[in-house]
Amino acid sequence: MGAELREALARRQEAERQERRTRILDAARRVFLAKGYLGTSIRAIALEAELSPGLIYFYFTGKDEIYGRICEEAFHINIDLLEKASATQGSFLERLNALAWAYVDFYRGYPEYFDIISFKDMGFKKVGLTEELHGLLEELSQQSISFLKRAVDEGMESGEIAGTEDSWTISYGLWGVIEGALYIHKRGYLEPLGISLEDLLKQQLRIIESGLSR
Amino acid sequence: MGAELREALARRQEAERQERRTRILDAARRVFLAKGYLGTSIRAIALEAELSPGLIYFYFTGKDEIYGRICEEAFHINIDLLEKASATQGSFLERLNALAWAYVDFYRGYPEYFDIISFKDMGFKKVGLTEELHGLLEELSQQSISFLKRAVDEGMESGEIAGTEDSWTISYGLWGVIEGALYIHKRGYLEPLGISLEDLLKQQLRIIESGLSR
Amino acid sequence: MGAELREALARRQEAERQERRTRILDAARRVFLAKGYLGTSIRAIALEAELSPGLIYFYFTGKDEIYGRICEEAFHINIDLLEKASATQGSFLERLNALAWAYVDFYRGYPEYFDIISFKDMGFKKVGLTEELHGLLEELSQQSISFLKRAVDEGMESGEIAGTEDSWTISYGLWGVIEGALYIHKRGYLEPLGISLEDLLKQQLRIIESGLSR
Amino acid sequence: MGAELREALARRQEAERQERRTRILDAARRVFLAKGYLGTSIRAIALEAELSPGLIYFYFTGKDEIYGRICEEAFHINIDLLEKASATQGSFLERLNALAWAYVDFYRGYPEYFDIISFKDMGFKKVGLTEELHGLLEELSQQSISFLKRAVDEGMESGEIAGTEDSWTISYGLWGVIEGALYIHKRGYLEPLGISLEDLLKQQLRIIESGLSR
DNA sequence: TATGAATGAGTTTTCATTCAT
DNA sequence: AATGAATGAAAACTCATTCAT
Repeated sequence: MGAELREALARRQEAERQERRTRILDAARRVFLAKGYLGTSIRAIALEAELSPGLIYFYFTGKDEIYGRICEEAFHINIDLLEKASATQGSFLERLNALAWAYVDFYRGYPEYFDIISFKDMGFKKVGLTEELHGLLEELSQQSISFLKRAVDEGMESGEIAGTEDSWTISYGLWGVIEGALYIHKRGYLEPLGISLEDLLKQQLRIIESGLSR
Repeated sequence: MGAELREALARRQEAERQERRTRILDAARRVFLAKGYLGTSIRAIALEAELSPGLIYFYFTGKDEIYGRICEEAFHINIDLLEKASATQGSFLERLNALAWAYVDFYRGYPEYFDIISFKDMGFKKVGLTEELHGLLEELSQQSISFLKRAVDEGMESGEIAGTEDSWTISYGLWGVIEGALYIHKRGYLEPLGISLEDLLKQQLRIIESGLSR
Repeated sequence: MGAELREALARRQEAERQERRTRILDAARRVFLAKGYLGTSIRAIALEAELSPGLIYFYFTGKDEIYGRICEEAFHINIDLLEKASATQGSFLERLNALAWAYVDFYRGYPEYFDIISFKDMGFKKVGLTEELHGLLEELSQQSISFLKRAVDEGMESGEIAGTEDSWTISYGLWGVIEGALYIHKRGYLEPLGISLEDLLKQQLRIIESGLSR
Repeated sequence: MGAELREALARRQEAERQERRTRILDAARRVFLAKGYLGTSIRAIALEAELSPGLIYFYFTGKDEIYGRICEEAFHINIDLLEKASATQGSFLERLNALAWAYVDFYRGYPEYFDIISFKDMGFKKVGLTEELHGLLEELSQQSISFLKRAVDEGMESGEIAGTEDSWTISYGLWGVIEGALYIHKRGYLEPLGISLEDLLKQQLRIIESGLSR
């Protein structure tokens, strides 16, 4: 039947199109993460992907879209990791630990993606992203924190968290402690002192533990 | 007297030269902050300063020097504030508080400079800074932390800090908590929730307090 | 067959690429000759070649490469002509004549190239050539003289050249006489007097002839 | 008397004006000869002369006029030297020798001026000199040769020069030999061979001697 | 689809020249 | 007379994007 054939063909074409997009994104990710947004040229991406510069515009509207997609990827991976950690059963502190270490896994496993996410608030507008995309990333950013928020809410209900503070304040406070540790590590000051990120974060979690339970 | 006149003239000219330099630096700071290092063109700075691009080279050797001066300024202001806070007498916790709030003052009073300092560690080579400039900033960055380190060392000596951890680990941990709070605030999530930076930081310091003294 | 077609296409594209390069070099040669190295802008070359300035960087790495290629061409043509003349059999004087007239052929046939070669030694570093390029030209320059040197050496061995001078001194002396005549002609003083370059050079060769054989 | 005073004042002012012009020309000469026409900026000249760039335009119409004056200087010095040598009494060969060595003196004593004169035909139009100035330099250039021409004419009259050639041809031929030797030396090929310019030129003159007298 | 040549606007920087002081 | 700040046009070069093939 002609219709079936056409459909199969269309499917294959769509699949090939996706393959191409992926190929370009893979190349772009490598280059963007190595050279930054402004330091990356379309030609460099094309070279890395082993195809012609012109073709990239067949699959993407331009540099910005590609960069946007990569940002999305970064958030999605981050969210996936946190989501899995969020499924952990146990006390509040166990759940906090799970989330913290999941974030460390992201930081360790996808350092360039971590940079992109951190960059977000410094670099986005600078980078000329569309309002639209920026909105999406904002949303994804909110999702990241939501996992911790849920844990905190439940910890307060169960009385594990003694404080009378707002659960948002506590959530963001905890998040800040975790991110703070990662930033400190990122700057590379710990290494020459023989302190590992794990050492630092363990200490921070211990302080939080005694701080929260008083 | 001719000599006096000439001197007065020279003084005025020098003053005007400084004014111009300041005018350019002011414009440059705004643009760098809005667009990032690579995203900022000399033309844009000139436009912002309302003078011709060529003139900028009359006052500075180039983009790098301008950016360098701004970075230096940022660090020096930061260091000055911390240094003053560092002179506070009292218990370790009082000194920690003084330093934390001094950093908040910097964050609040010089938001653009704060960004530049943070940027330093995110932007890296991607941002295209000179090795030389990066080295200088690294050094100034080390100075910032040294004030807290000193307080921690003395707090450990006096027994105010109970822990057996390395004083570096503690110092960086505390710094991370403070910076983490600022980053959280910076992202703008607190505002719609009606939480102030001060609220958040007070909570963090309280947690630390009970955490450290156990 | 697709393969054949693709090959043919590739060949044509390569040919077109070469054509473009040639087109640019032709334009560049004209402009360089008219305005000198520093006086020539990429824009001017592009204008002469009737294409956009940016495109030139698609075919060449920059002004230096273009100038380098043109210099190389000049020397290679010069060397080719001298080499052919150098194959002449006969007495030393016959060989000297062959080389001298070959140089005149070069001067007449490729006046622009002659200028570039002469320029080399006048323009020097003032002209802003790369060390690398200057070295290459130096080498090629040495090759030019080597043909005459060989003839002189053989002329001294066979006793045709009576003098006891160093063969280098004689070679350079002869070369100087030939070039001197060309420079005189170049300045355009001969024309209004109704003297041709050929007249002048013939006279010079005659003087040399009687001078050498004494 | 007011008139006298005014005159004296005017004289002094004129003298001071000349002094300034000289000061600027001295500075300009140093810079032009070191860096070439296009490589020299008015600022560089002003710096060398230790006065402000703007002032230069008070004494000269622009860069071109300054360069033109320096070219004139070059020719005048050259002509002076040749003129003096031209006063030599003696045989034609003695007079030829005197002129040749005077030219060598110029080449040795004012190497940068020599460059400017040689450059003339390669570089002038390229350099954007006025028609007017170019004409003047052309004239001065003619004067240079005229000294040799006079000697040749007299040498032919007296029978010292045997040839039946046109005296212009002979004059230019001789001039070409001398200049040819200087160019060869200029290129720096002689030095590594241990041959001096004097050696080369002596050889050339000897060849001419026997060539002319046959 | 895919290529890669082509363009035009952009980048940093330099500099002759003018002009208010 | 003298200064030096200011300008505008130029330089070399880069690059996102388009387009004929």
